[in-house]
Amino acid sequence: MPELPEVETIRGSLADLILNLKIKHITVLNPNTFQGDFTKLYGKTVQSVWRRGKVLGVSFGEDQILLFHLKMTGQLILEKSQGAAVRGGHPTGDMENPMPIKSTRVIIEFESPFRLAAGEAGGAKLYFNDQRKFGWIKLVSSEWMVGDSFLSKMGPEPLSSDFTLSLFRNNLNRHPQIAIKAAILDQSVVAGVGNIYASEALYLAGILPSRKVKTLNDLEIKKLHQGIKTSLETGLKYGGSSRSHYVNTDGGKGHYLDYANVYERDNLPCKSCRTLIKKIKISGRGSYFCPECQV
DNA sequence: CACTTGACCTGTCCGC
DNA sequence: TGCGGACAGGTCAAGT
Repeated sequence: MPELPEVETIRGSLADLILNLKIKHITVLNPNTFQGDFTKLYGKTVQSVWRRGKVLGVSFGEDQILLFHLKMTGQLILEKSQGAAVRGGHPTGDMENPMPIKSTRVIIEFESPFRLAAGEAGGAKLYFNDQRKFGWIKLVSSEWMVGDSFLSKMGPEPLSSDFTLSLFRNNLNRHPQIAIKAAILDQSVVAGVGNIYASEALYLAGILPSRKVKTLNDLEIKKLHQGIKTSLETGLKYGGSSRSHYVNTDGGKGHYLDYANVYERDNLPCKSCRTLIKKIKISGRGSYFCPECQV
């Protein structure tokens, strides 16, 4: 999925546009994508749009919260004008193709159109597209949120003050025997880091992704703590990364991968030392590193 | 208990 | 071209 910077980019643009709008109708094209009775949301007003890790939350009054997880290929695309095409948004690059498309799983329609920038006609529909159907939307209560939910077990937000060095160290030490790359992908260690930013953060910290957690010294953990923050902040700055599917709510792509140091750069020279970047598999996921700069 | 692998889906790309 | 296999931003459940 989109990782933290991608979800945060979506959250930012969505919040401006759907705040205080009322839900008119929801169409569920793929039943497994939506968990809960969506008709309960009809007539309800959007009160806030927030993010926790890679999960996007939309809160309504009266204890209703809608959670979105985009997993690998999920997209949230705003309609630009009534019944017409949005700019972009099609995973194959067909910019003229109107929504819904083949991979559209859920359509959320609001009672009034989005307030877009001057000169742009806003539609009232939000499209949840997801080619691989791993993503989901679920309707939960605030009681569920504080209970035994996965959200309550999630680690600290890496770009907040909660993400202290000592908390990071303590969370890492719960899994001393696993590869450090796998550890920072664990959402209970730190929230929102995915496969792209994990590789990038380890590069910035100069640490091989295959190292076992217990072999890291205090300085290395400190560098990694900083590397996670820096890679995510850089991702946010460039509107996220688009490997193939990620697009923002306008259907536009993120440009972080143009600036990435190692991700999907195997057999290309390291930007620092010109050694060729290598790719290996760690717990089933592609991992990229510079064999010279990372030890 | 700690850790790793397979499964969930669909589509694309690469080698033969 | 066609076909099979590997692979893809994530996370669980089931396996070792």
